Amino acid sequence: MTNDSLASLDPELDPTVPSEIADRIRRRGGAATIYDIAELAGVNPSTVSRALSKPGRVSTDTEARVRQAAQRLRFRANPLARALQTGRTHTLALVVADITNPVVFDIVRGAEKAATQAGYTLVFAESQESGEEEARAIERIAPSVDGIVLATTRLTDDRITTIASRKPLVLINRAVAEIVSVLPDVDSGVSQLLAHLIGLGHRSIGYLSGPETSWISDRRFARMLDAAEKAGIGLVEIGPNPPTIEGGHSALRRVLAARVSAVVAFNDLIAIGLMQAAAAQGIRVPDQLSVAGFDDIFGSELIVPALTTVRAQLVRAGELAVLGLLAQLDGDEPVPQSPLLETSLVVRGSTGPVAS
Amino acid sequence: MTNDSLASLDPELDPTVPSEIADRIRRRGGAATIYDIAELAGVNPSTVSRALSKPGRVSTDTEARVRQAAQRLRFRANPLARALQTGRTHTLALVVADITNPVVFDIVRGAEKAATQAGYTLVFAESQESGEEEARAIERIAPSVDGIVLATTRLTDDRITTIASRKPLVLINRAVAEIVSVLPDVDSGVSQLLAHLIGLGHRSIGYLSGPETSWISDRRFARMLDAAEKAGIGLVEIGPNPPTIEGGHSALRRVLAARVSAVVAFNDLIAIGLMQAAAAQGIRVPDQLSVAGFDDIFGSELIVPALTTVRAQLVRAGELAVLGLLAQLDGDEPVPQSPLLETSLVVRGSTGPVAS
DNA sequence: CTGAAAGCGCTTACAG
DNA sequence: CTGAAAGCGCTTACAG
Repeated sequence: MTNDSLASLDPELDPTVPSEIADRIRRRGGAATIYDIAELAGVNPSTVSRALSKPGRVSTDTEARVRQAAQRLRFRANPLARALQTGRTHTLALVVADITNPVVFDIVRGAEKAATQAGYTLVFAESQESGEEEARAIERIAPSVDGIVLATTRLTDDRITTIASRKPLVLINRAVAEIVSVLPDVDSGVSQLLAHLIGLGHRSIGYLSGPETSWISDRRFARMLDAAEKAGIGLVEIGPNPPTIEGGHSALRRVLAARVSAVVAFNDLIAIGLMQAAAAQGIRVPDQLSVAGFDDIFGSELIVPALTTVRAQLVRAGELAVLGLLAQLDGDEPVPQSPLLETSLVVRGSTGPVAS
Repeated sequence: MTNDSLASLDPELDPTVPSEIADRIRRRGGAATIYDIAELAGVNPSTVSRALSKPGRVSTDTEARVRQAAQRLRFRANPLARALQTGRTHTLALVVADITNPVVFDIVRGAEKAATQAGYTLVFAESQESGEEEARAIERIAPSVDGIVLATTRLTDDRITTIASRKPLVLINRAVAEIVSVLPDVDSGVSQLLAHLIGLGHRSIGYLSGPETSWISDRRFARMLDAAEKAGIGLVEIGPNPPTIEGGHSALRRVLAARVSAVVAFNDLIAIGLMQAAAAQGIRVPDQLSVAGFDDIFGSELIVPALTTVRAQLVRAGELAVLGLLAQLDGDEPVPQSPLLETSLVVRGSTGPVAS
């Protein structure tokens, strides 16, 4: 297998191939077709096609001859021709809002791994946090993929439903009726986080929300509201904020004005930005202000103090999304809705006892 | 334009379309073909093709009728059919060693932007730092792309040359004879870095090299050697090391044994790992050991002390690589070799005066 | 089990 | 300027 894949990077053809066939292949730019194989093996092209892609639908003898000929010609089936005929491209699209968002990396990684493992290729598009861009990207990519994962979509429910009516679709961190999605169990992490803060004596907490179009930001706030009500403590939403370090920078004034002793940010980037802005003003974290985030991105344990955060299983989310797509594509049995992915609190130095 | 792209997410057809055509389209799964348009506009399919893709090769009147019909049917040309015929997929591949390496993000971002702007789609593959995996990924993807960017390749020169003989290819951070590549001007940044360290009194410096197969790691060391010889100071290579935080962790013992007062790591990840390991052992940076890296990744200014590093123009590198590919594809005039991208020193807290 | 034919949805010489 | 035909490289009923 390894040998095979290496060999085929080699441009030289087997010298025993009849020069008539070899010339024709060379003229075409080096790629052999099933017709070349058919000629070399003395069978019909349709037989070549069957031998190569329908194991067992052809006599073992014929199959062996065809395979050998294919190998001598370093044949690789043209995926475009196959796709045109079958309607299957063996390509999946992953659409994200912002490639530079660390949350996205892990999702990409998980998705890429699952796709490759299944013999699928991953196509990539970025929407730059814009619903319009996202619609355009999907429009452009949809015809050449078998399915789509929307990882951090900014589209409306309606648009999403429409897309799903035409292509297999899986959402990450977003729920829309009737559509398969991979979701975190927000509740587990949020409960732990609130219990942690309350245990430290905090009675008034701010939530720095994410973009208005972020479904998951709303979920996080909703769960916090539940927990805050139950515990009888104060909670105030401050936002919306861009889900970036800059978003955190510009939130500081409103945080201070809100007179909260602890802040939970929609994501780690906002939390990190807030901590930087606080440090620049000489505000000590956690002594004067406790800060926590979501996601546990690279960087959260590098900053000082290290960031307390709710970790989600992002690589796993990327994997499950792709598996959900593949299930829809194979699609005999109904596609199981993915289980909620546990989230968990990671306590570090950015949260501490409320100042007395 | 915007309106157009949004509208086509809408599944409903223009109700004035003859039901015969509408039914046929619906049966086929919603996608109209040039035959549907031809029928609706009363022309030959070949005329539809020309009107839509060869502006000016058709009378303005016909073109208008065809375009209108296409719009009524929400026509999108099937990219697979077009690609099969023309040999052009309008897709480019980006192959990277490790998606979780922050250096890669910026390259991806630049490449994606340039590709999208030119109407190309970016396909993505990861080699997991393995030459075998990389060869396999290229093998799998090559037939369906117009060109390939190798961003952090682990292949040998021979293999690269072979691939280039079959597909337009651009390298990032790697030079191979006759092949277009986007390279940093290592010298500018390294000179600044060495001058900086020497100015701080360091006379004995360690270089934590990257993977053996990393061309750019060798370049960096070579330039440091030049500068060290000229300045008459000591320089010792310590490595190879995996280009990761863990790589930095496990390098500490050898760094201490080498008795150097300053260490330059192949990349920021190794540098950060080294700093973490040093901190864990109570070694103070920069008082007891100065540390510097390359790349200026996200995280380098978050760690304490913040990391002194040589910054490269990675987004730009991704862009230029794609532009280089497009130039080869349009290819009348010879493809200009990209200019070297300036690198520059970013001084932060991790480097300081040598302990006296 | 295998061959001959048609077709996937485009593009592009070739005529007229 | 436009039509009719062939072809890109596969797959897949349909016969035999």
